[in-house]
Amino acid sequence: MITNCIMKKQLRMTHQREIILKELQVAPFHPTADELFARIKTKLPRISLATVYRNLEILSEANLVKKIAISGRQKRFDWDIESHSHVYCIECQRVDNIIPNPKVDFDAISPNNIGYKISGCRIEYFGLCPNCERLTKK
Amino acid sequence: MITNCIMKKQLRMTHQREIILKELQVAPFHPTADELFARIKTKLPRISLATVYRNLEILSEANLVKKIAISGRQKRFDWDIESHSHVYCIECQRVDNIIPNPKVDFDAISPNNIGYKISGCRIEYFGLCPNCERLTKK
DNA sequence: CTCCGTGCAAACGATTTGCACTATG
DNA sequence: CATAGTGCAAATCGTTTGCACGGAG
Repeated sequence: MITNCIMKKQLRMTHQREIILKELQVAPFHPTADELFARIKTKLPRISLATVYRNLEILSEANLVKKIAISGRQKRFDWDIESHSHVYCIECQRVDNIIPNPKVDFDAISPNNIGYKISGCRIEYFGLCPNCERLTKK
Repeated sequence: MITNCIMKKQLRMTHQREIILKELQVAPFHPTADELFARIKTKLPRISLATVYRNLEILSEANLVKKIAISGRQKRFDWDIESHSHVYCIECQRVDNIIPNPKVDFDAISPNNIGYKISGCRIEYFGLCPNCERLTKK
């Protein structure tokens, strides 16, 4: 982690990497690595899932995409690296953005942060997405 | 998930379950299942990791403990089921509470929740815990 | 005496890694 | 032409499950 910052490797723009970036931008609901893989495979049939994982990791380290740690077993990825919050469907696991980012009073927290040097904050809403709400009503 | 609610099983207070609950209360930093397992094993050497996992799951369904979905690969557990927020150390992964729970303006969000029926919200701060900050300074 | 809970080992799903090969800069 | 990136398969990590036995109510 620290060594990564010190001796940074040279990044190359491979065909695979380019497609991964592009596909992440058009994919809905902040895809997981394997959802993205499935989409990409239709365009690049010989790509491997490991390549998708490796690139998402590398790209998020290079700050070109954002890894979002949200409820549910799989990690999800976001091409929008600006700060914003997410809504998570507890039924189908899809993830959407919530705009604007609600205001949180950081100052009100600092006296209680028990010595942590806080570098950021993540807000996650959860509930039922429109689709799943409709289904549960039936 | 739904069936669980309809036909609820009768819970029994076994020795293992009791120790798991007790140990969760005294364990620092919101332990993962295997951290808890390691602690419990010193008192109950024949306990199995599966039992710890099973009980944490059952107890969180019964609302006696809380499963916390936070950054990092492993789930963490909290004996305090009241609503509060967490700070997560990006270096050593330990998790602490932040009190009080910062106020978030829910109403400001509702017009932008794109049709979700929001049932809750989770706030996660991240940064360096006192220990790790000290180490990185050296 | 019923049936919930246990320990064990094996299965599982998500992710990572070692390797020999490919292709970018 | 050096070396970052690839595809493949195997390994790993966290978690769950099937099964036969044990123990709480």
